[in-house]
Amino acid sequence: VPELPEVETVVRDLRPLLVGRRLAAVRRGDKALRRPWCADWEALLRGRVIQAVRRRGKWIVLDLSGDLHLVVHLGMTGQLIVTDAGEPLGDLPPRAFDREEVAPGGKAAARQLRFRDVRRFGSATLFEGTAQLGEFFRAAGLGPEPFTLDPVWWRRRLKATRRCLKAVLLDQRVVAGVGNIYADEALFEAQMHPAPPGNTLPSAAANQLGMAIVTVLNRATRKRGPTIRNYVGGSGLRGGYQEEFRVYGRTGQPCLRCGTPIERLRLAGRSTHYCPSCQRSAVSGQPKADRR
DNA sequence: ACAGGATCCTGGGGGC
DNA sequence: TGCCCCCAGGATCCTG
Repeated sequence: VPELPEVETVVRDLRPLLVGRRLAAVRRGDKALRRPWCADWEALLRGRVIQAVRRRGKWIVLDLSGDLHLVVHLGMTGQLIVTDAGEPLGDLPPRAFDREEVAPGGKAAARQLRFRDVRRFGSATLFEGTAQLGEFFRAAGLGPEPFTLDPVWWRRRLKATRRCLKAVLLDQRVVAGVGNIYADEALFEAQMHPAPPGNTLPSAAANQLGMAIVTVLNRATRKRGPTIRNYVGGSGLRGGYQEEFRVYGRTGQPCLRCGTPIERLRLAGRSTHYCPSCQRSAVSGQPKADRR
């Protein structure tokens, strides 16, 4: 479930492997993407130099020579992996999939960049020109990065909606990069119940929630790095993965703060995990004692 | 306009 | 052991 921290880690790992490399060859996998790249992407990609690898929300952007931009969304199960050239897909954990494949890396590197997406929720799109790229994000209404979230904007967006806090956090137009996991984690961090409407949140609490988002994302990005590195290398996203979460996926288990069993409910069509004791209302209780 | 729901897709987990 | 059912999720489209 790649959200901002996972995507950021993938980007950081890919950057030194890809920047400056030329796409010597491009190959497509057997199964088509649900959302196609573009008509003649193979011809367009071939020979391009990867100039930058960056992230915008949950989107990965590969800036290529000639003002070409490859935008990848990992969806749920998407992976961008660099492997040795010629390594059969079947050898790659966690399992063999012959999905889409774009193979850059020049002969010297003898490496390949592969995009695999088991459940095909991901996408890869090619944009010609910065303007076209910008238009894509603008049309999607993609909101600001959490780290540069303007408090005034944030409070205003909360004030303007009757949707529950969980739904607001998931809305990429309000803030980009938060998914189901970190929405729950941020609400726990802020000690707020996920159900109250945004417009019931006092300004001070709104600020608190905004900071909680950043705290949670930063913590995850720091801690997940080593785990994800293995993941990128192709050894799977398991082990130590679950332990990072305070509430997500911990239904029935004791709250790490107070011991009350974590509960689960359904909000905005998503399963939502929270501590019924620590997260009673939108107005958080006492500031959480800083643990380390 | 806004909010909520359905949709896509397929491996994995739970239940029997 | 095996099979079936349903669940998980991000973005997008549809409905009320």
